Amino acid sequence: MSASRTARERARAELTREITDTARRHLATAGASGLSLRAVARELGMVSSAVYRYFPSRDDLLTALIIDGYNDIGAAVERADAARDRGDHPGRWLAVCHAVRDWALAHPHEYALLYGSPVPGYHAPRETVAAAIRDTVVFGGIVADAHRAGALHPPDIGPTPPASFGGDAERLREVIPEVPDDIVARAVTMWTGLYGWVSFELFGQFNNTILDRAAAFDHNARCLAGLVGLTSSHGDRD
Amino acid sequence: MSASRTARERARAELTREITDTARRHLATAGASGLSLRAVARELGMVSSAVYRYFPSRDDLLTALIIDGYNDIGAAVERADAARDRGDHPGRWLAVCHAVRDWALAHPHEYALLYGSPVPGYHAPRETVAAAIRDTVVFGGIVADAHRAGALHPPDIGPTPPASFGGDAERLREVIPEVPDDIVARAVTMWTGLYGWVSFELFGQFNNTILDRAAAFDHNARCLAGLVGLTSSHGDRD
DNA sequence: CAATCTCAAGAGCACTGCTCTCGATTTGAT
DNA sequence: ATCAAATCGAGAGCAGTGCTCTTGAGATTG
Repeated sequence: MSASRTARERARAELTREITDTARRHLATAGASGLSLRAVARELGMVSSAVYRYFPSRDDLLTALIIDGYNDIGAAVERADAARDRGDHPGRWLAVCHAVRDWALAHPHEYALLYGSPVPGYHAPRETVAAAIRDTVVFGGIVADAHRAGALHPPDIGPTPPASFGGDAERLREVIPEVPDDIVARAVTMWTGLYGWVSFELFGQFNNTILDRAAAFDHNARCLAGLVGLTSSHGDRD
Repeated sequence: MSASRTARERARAELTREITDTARRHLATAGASGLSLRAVARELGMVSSAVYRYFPSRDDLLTALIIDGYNDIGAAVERADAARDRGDHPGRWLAVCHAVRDWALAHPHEYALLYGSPVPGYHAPRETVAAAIRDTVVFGGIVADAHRAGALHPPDIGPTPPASFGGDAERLREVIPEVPDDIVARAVTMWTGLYGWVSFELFGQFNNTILDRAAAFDHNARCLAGLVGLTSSHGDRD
């Protein structure tokens, strides 16, 4: 696969990019269900059937946008994590939380496409999962690093994970290596808690309730971190 | 407003119910975006334009379904709470968590309609919020009851809520009366954590990751309860 | 040069939400 | 009991959708 074989192939690649670009713009304004293949074609000055040469169906176009979205938020999370000192585990967690929220606020419709209700009749193909776990890998790395450094002091909260969680924990250790079951379980709670907050904020559940959302979110992220005892000794901010 | 004034009004009420009923059935199979006003009319043996006599637009039909959904899950949560001894605060919290998850699993498309991505162009009217907070009121009542009974022993996890949270806390105390700011903040984390878990499970984020979901969810609910120290002394199950 | 492959265009199908008009029926006041 | 007013179902129609198929022009390759 050389950089550009024939003129035709180059034109094809370019047009494919143009289609996904305008589709992403339409998605940003009209949402996933308002994404019209015909409207995209119209804006590009071509007829609707021509687009089908590039994407066999609307769902395939959606898949391309989903993969792009996962990679975009994944890269944002990786950048936020990399900008922190590797030993500052609480700071890394907070930075990553804010990266997720900031990205979601900047791309609400794309976030809804990734983490909201699945579009009916659409089944995510295999290619999406590789991109989907980029942020999860970052989360797991932070918790695993903190555990390895002996920086985790989970409070005695009571419950221990059920025995049946062992298999799931083993699978999750691919992302949070060398971490015992109970901490893996609490990491999942942190994980779902983070996205639960962002989803509630974006999907309107906080309307007329929580107004200073940035501050409340930051506190929420710190509370979640406390579940595994990932607390900074001197409480620094971003 | 007597039970049934004229024959016409009775027929109208009955047909309205029939429309929402079949619409809910269609919603359950095809999802919100697959809900077709024409298909509903077809199944009822009438022409599409006739339905517009009862619901001026598809969005109004959606609103009716949303209100019904909030009331349905709200009633389920209230029932689960009422079935428990009022003094068993951890048991009430767990029962309520499982009620939410069970309802969501039984009505996935309705759950997506209520807590998933908002349908583009649709703006929830005022009537929905009254029904939307029924479950929230139950949650708040449990935490408030436990606090009043002195049964809350929140672990020292570190962060204190920012000063700007005071206003939000004051507003939230309408639902969690007499509870101090820091516990209100953690209650919000419990709240978002609960729905975050259910949404992740329903929207496919746990695929190929967490398999024994009922057990993991139960543990997740107990961990969240631990955030405010709402732990049962003798760890009873449902 | 010629055969092949690629692609844009257009027509068409079945579907959607929604509007408007047109008669038929029911209602409520006279 | 009568009659105007309100209500309602049916139908046609508009603009839009995803998607399929055919057609003909152009680029690519032997």
